[in-house]
Amino acid sequence: MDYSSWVDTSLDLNINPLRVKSEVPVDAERFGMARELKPTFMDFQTKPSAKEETGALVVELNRVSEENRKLTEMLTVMCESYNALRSQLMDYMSKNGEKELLAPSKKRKSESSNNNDNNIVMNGHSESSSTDEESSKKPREEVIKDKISKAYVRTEAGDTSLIVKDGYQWRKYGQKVTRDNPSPRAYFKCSFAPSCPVKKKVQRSIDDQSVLVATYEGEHNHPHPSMEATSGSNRSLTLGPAPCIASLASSGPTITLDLTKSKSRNDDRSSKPRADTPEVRKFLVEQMASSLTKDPNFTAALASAISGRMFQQNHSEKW
DNA sequence: CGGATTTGACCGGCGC
DNA sequence: GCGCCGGTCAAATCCG
Repeated sequence: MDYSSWVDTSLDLNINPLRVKSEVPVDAERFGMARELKPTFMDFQTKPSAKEETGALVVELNRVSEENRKLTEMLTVMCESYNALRSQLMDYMSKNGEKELLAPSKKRKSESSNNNDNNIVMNGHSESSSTDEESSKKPREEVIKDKISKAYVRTEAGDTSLIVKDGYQWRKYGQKVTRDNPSPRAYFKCSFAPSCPVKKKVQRSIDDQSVLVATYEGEHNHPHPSMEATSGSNRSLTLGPAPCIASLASSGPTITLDLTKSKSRNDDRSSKPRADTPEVRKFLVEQMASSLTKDPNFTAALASAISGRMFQQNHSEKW
């Protein structure tokens, strides 16, 4: 499956302007208002350029709104693709689940059988199943019950830590050197344990030492920590959309999409609610984004998809 | 001082 | 039964 079609990592984001937005002094310079704001306090007292300042702010506001619109559209496309893929996965898993139940297995560890299903979606590395060293001792029923997924995370060259930043908090409870891979394997439990049963194993790829392979077992029964802060109050319905934070691999940047509405747009919405308006579209996108962010698998899926793509890219550069 | 991490010991499943 | 191996425990240690 071609993930590049639904996760476009080459987002044409104008990130810097958004970042400096909150820094007032820099902001002033960027808007070309330094001349007006920086001068002596005499100027400051007389407020000579209030109109210019307003104009610059409006221009900036428009620019940010335009970026917002672009991001919204990208998010919409992504959400649609995600939902489509998700339904496909469900179909596939339901079909394969039956097959797996019927097919007797003498494998020491049956984890891999369930793995393959998830591998396809979670990371797009179908070859990962061939390198899957796991051999389960668990009874089959338990394995089927557990949701197992894998994520590939590229780390920096000198980074020797086995830390995969997926947004959740983990507590390390063990480390082992396994037979088939000289790199140690780290064992993590969700810090919400024992209430949250999720476990994670992290080990460097035997093929590429700079790639961490994170194996997740189980599902979180609590909201994503990074979403918790915003999901508590339904701000998205009242004050504006909640920020959509995609925490990527440790090696990658943390992209924060702050879909904050401008005041003018809010005013517009209150005055003219119309079907097919940008506001309505935005609301729909917010709802989709909200449902996505409530899905604990989405962040992991997104991270693995992107890291998988980075992985592929790197390999194609190498060879 | 309390929580997180480290690391050697221990446990249980599997193959021979 | 024994050894191997992956996974987990828990005391020691680290760190903010």
